[in-house]
Amino acid sequence: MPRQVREQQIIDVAVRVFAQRGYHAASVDEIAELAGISKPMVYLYLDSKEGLFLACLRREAARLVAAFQEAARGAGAAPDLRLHAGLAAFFAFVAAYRDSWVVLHRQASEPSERIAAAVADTRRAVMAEVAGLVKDGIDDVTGGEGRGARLGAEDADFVAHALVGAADSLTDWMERNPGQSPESVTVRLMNMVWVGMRGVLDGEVWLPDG
Amino acid sequence: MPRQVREQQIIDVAVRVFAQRGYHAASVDEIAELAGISKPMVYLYLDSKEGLFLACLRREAARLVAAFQEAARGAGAAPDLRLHAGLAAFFAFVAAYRDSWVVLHRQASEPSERIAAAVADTRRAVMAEVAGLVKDGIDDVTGGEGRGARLGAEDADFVAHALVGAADSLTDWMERNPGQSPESVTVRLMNMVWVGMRGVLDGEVWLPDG
DNA sequence: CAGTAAACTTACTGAACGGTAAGGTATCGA
DNA sequence: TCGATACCTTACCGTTCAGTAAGTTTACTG
Repeated sequence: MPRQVREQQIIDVAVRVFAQRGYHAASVDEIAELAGISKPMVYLYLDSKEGLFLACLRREAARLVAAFQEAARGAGAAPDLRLHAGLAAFFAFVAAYRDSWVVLHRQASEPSERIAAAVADTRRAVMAEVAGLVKDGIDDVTGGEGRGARLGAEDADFVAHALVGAADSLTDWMERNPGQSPESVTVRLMNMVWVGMRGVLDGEVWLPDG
Repeated sequence: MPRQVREQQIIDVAVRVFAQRGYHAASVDEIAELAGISKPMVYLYLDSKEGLFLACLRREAARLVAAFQEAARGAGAAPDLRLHAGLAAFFAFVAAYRDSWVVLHRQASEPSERIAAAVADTRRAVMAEVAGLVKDGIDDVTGGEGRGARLGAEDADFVAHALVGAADSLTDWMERNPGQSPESVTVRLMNMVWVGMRGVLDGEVWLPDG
């Protein structure tokens, strides 16, 4: 069995086990056994437990970002449609590869500096992607004319954070409402966020004192 | 030193250590030492590592839910003001007790059935609280008259999930933008969500095909 | 003062786990 | 046929860590 194939097999299993047990509770012995291989092979190919986890992280992060970017790129020029396509791709990805998402994001207290850095990088990449689309959307709606409220890059960043967090949480909601398709969830979320943003840009502010 | 005081001291330290290291990487030895006590005391009072973690979970969950409920209750009758107050209390809580929130929510792959159940219970409680306020808000705006779109309990649940997820993620945003007060974050979030919801209730739908 | 219960310690055990040393087999080019 | 290189194994080491046994001190009470 050639090395490249074996490596992918090991990573396949590792993503599953890390997602199920978490980094610390996962044991290399178990991963090796489930991969139908002995432990030293894992160390020969992936160097260490941390290296194995980083390999999982890198592969799944690349997959997710690629899915998002391709969807957004292939959705024409309108920012709302691009954001919609990106979010739809995200939900579809999470629905299809639940373990990947868990490994990427739910790895709470990071076990090492390098892993923490890798997770932060992924998060930053996703966030920048979303914030970019939101910013385009703001500029598109504002279109130079002075609308009610001015929203800038900082606001786009704020919305992006809210959006990504909402999407993550809605992952659970999808699991508990199995009738809902990723597509319908996406449209619902767009309705909340996009309509709200458009409203704010039109000057429809909400304030605690009326 | 009486038992009740010691127990709280131990839990204080444990919340810190669990938040920093995660459940598995945290060692009872370290917690005991930081609490200025020997390990068997921890086992005498809290039974086991799992028992210790459950005690942390229960105490911090009660604090958070209480803060949310009290704020909402003390904010008058208008649903938007109650939701605003609840969210403000949440952001203030997370800002003040960061470790509590990490222990409550970021404990990714749950180490045991009982802990998973406790985390799920907390999450359900918070979600029900938020969904209730959102539902009140929908009914308040709709007010019996037939507005553009009908939103029901399922929609309130959807919005609640999105809102809680957004709030969680905005926790990070707050950390990266230290100039922002919990109060300003709350108002911004309310503007996104409430204005969007009101817009949808007024029939302003967003659809992928124009 | 005797007794007893609560608060607290040192010192240990057994198991799990990350990582490695040493070596075995098979395939392929010279 | 003779390396040599890639693939793979068994068997082990050292450490960490949850959990416990046994005993000590302090303080209160009859």
